[in-house]
Amino acid sequence: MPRAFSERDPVEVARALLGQLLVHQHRGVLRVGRIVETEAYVGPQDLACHASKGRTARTEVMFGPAHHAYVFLVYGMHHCVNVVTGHGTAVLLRALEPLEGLAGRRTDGPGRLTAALGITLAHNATPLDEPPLFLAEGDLVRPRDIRRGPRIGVDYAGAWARKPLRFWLRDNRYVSATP
DNA sequence: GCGGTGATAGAT
DNA sequence: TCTATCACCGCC
Repeated sequence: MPRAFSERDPVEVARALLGQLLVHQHRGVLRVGRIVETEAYVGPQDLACHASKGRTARTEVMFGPAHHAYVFLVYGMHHCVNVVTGHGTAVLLRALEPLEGLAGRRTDGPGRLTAALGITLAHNATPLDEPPLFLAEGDLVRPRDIRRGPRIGVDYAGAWARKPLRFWLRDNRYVSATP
């Protein structure tokens, strides 16, 4: 995918990423999943978005060029990967449909997704249009097959927690469980 | 439902 | 330096 893909409003990108492929190439091993669930984090004003802390060492990548990876560690053990859409915005990848190199691995949920593909903090700030970690063109998704609802795990964000910024493919078995 | 785990940000 | 907090997950 070209970098221009991610140089758009994060909500548009969150929808457009559904059906696209996330690929990780590591020491000759190829792992590929189809993106089936995303969440938009829409900028410094969004209290659920890490960029609401302003520009810090951690959030700086979100203010850099679009189409780069923002990877962070939560709860001391789980990595989460985002597609940076610039200006302090990003799209969290929450679930994949396994396509290649993922036999027997669960890819529903942001922590399981990164564990299955082998994504770590080493991938933070890397461009997503070249190996080892990149986005590739998948299939076209019909707008009617996209569902939306509140984001997961951000209850602390008040009214921002209730905004429908989570997107997923209707009836897809790999979408993570809804609380 | 509960707690592990370590990076981060802000306080001290 | 210390401490609270956390875009989760597996097991109870």
